[in-house]
Amino acid sequence: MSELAKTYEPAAVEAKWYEYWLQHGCFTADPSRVSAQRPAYSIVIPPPNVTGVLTLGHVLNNTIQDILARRARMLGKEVLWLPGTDHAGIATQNVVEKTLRKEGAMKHRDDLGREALVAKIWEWKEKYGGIIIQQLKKLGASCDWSRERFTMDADYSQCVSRVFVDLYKKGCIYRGKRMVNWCPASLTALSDEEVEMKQQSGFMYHFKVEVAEMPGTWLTIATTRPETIPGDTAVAVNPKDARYTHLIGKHVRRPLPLEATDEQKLIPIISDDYVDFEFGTGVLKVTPAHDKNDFDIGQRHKLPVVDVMNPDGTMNALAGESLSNLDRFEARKVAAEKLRELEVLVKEEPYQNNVGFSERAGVPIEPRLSEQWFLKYPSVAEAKACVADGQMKFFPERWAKVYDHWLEGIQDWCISRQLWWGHRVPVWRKSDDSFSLGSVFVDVSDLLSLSVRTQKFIGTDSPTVAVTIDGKPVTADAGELLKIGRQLQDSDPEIREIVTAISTIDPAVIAQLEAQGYVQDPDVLDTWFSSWLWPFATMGWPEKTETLAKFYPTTDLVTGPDIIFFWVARMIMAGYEWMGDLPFKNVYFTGIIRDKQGRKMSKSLGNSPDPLDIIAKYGADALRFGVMRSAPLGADILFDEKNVELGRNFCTKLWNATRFRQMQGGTSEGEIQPALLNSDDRWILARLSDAIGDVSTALDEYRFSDATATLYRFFWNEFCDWYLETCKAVFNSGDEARKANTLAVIDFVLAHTLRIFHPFLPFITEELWNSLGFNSDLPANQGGETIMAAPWPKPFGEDERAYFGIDETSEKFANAKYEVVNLGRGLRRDFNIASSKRTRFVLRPNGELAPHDSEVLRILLNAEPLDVLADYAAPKGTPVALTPLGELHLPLEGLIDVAAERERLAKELTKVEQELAKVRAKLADENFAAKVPAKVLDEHRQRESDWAEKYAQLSKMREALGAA
RNA sequence: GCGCGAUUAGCUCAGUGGUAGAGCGCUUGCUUCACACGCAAGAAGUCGCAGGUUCGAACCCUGCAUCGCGCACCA
Repeated sequence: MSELAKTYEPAAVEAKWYEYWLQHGCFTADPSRVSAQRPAYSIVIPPPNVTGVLTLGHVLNNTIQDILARRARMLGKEVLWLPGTDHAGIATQNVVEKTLRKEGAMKHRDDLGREALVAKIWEWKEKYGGIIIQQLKKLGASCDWSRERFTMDADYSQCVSRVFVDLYKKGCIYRGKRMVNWCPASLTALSDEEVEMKQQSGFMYHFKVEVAEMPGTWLTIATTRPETIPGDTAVAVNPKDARYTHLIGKHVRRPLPLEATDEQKLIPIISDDYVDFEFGTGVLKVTPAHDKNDFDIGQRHKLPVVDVMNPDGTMNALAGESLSNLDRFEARKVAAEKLRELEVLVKEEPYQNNVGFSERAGVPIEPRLSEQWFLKYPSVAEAKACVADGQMKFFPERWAKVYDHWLEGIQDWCISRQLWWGHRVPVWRKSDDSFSLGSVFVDVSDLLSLSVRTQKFIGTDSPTVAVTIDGKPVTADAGELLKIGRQLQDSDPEIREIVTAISTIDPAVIAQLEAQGYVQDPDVLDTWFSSWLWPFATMGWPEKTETLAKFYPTTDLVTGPDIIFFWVARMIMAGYEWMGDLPFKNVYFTGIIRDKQGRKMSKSLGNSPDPLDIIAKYGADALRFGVMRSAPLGADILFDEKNVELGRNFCTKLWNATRFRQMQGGTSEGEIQPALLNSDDRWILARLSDAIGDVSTALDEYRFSDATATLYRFFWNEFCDWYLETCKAVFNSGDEARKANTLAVIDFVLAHTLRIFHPFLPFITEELWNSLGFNSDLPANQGGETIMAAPWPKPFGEDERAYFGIDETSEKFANAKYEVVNLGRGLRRDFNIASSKRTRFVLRPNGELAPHDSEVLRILLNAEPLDVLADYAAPKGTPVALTPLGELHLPLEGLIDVAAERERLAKELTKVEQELAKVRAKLADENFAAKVPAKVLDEHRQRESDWAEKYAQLSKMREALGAA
């Protein structure tokens, strides 16, 4: 074994071993090795954004995955931890556009154009996209890097097109003009999941309008958005609202835009059940173009839709001269101002309401009528059932309810995005077809060689569309139309040919299409529309690869609950839809990392430390341990650097304990001679066995903080604080045989400890495993080359316990010994004798005491000497403690203070009295004796007799001291 | 509004019916020959409140309060 340096230097050790693991292919998964004896274990990484840099959230998430993967390897499984990154459409395009604007390379994306911008983003991705991967390596992540995937890899993109077309054929995908969540900053539609409701402080404006048919009659309307008044096409009241029934069917004049003619200002008063007459004035302005509910009302009453806004959230010409070109928030103020000038503004009061924000861009979304691709989710029933019936398990379990609730109310998914970075919708259509949002078409022509086109604006007509199919005019509703399309597709092989070609993105087919005047849909697909294929698209699907055969379904998924809908639920559906099976068996939801005040980590708060800085300062193992220690199942994690410090200290302790072992010399991992084991040896072996069992169980149940707590307690408190200290008695004894045996026990414990520590602390354990020479006699597949391959230990069985002589009596005796030490140290404290001062103790033993045991007592008490005297007569007033092994006296020559000792005894007596009273009260209750289980009753009786005995002894001692 | 979670020592949290625990912080004493990133000892809690079940409740039940999260949402 090589000599250890005085302090642990993580940086060099971590770099060395990571390189070693990589070079020796320790992370590589080989499906051909999978067998009944060597089962597969797999995890796919939640792919971080390709623009991302490592955050503490990643540290938490990936440390957990690494722990699971490393332990699975030690359990003899063939492990695949598949890494990769996500193209993260909006986020990445934003980041690169921002950079380009800063560099002056462009002002607006249109300056570059689609192709050039996408090329720039690819360039940027090649240059910076690997950062987070390199950072994960610093953390020690044992991913199979040879299988790294990117969601826009060519073959991955093929998968995306394939499923799009497949879903289209199945009738799950349709194009339609709907109210969507529009982000005026990113200029794209968003899914419902990407909208975050936030409470906002604004104003409620009350303005009045005059009923045209009844001059002098005014209605007051409450609104938070006066800037949309030019888009109002009705006012609505509840049909049961007696205040207004007589006005239904009459008209009012909306005040804006100012320049509109009286005729143009006229809008009807309609009645609709939606209106809540208890809210506001009971009169609702209806703006079908800018509110989802208003749109629905508009549909019911066939109201015109007047869109008064531009896509970027500024007002357009229809909003009138005074508002046109203003930003919507500016326009709100101006509109209110105009109402005031017109003297129709009744009041304006502060108001709190909930507004949907674009999760990415952080601006309020705008409900907007636009044409998008939608997906009716597939395999919903299967996705629901697998969690409900326990085939798939969630940890913590409560997320199952959240998941179920979401599936229950599931809405179609808006999957198209008006962006350039992403998977382009694999649909082509004739270039003479307009993409303009003003004309609706449910156009399957491009896919099915049909021409389908609506004649009218959807807002002013029924959902039926007039189309031509093969030159013949047909009128049908959109759903019906899709059905007809599918039937045609089924009957015409040529049509299917084109569809298939598109789904595999064959450049030749695309060129052919384009030559014929076909143009590809300009939209890209929601990033999650590719992420949801991650568990199998990364494994070679749609080919029937060996990887898929062996590693799908994956074993565990580790992710944050914030993406349970975005990602987890959708992956489950995709798994069933295309693999016919669930994508993972267990889902572990981590908590969210917060700062120590409980605030979310954010750049603007500056409370988000860089994990790389922390690793540089404390080491990766320290960071891992610190984070794991504070990560209870299902709770948020308040990150405090103190925890990392604790991890660092723990590594140092491990290092130094090992150094202590090494300084004793001797053979590495000698044979343990059971006959030579003393009570401390047996005790630590028993504690080790328990620790192995506890850590194993904790990991089986994903209780990582419990596992680390067990490791910490076992190693620091039990092994270092007690056991290693007792070993000093043996090392001082000069008995070489016993010394060798003790070293063998230490090595045994260390060799097992390093293994159960390894998933948490991969680097330092590898370093110590090798420098202590624990690898030397082992075959490679059992840890001969790396601790990664060492088998995960098991708690002792009955035969091992018998072999080592571990039983209740031996453990009880060792515990009694440590109790003597505790009590003796207490006496020191009570009489102000420094722990470093050697002082005489006398034990009047109540039984046999082996020389080893008295020597252990002597060393742990720092006694000089420790006299074991059966007939010791202590001078009056000598402090004494009643211990399980007899009276322990602290003779204080010349310093005896009878009064002080009397007082101390009195204090202790009071305590004992209280305890005795408590337990006696219980026993005296006749109900207690009658109803309690025998075991509990015995316990209480035992407790009573223990306290009673102590009480008697203490009283006797106090009497001996005489009255005060 | 509906749902979920939390409430235990100054702080962060364990503790599934039978003697209240850990780490950090704090106090005191120690450069004891592995470790001051250390050793030893100590102080510190009517377990959010009110009822109930039970021989017995931090733990089970009911209600309430406070905090956090998710979903829905009325201008």
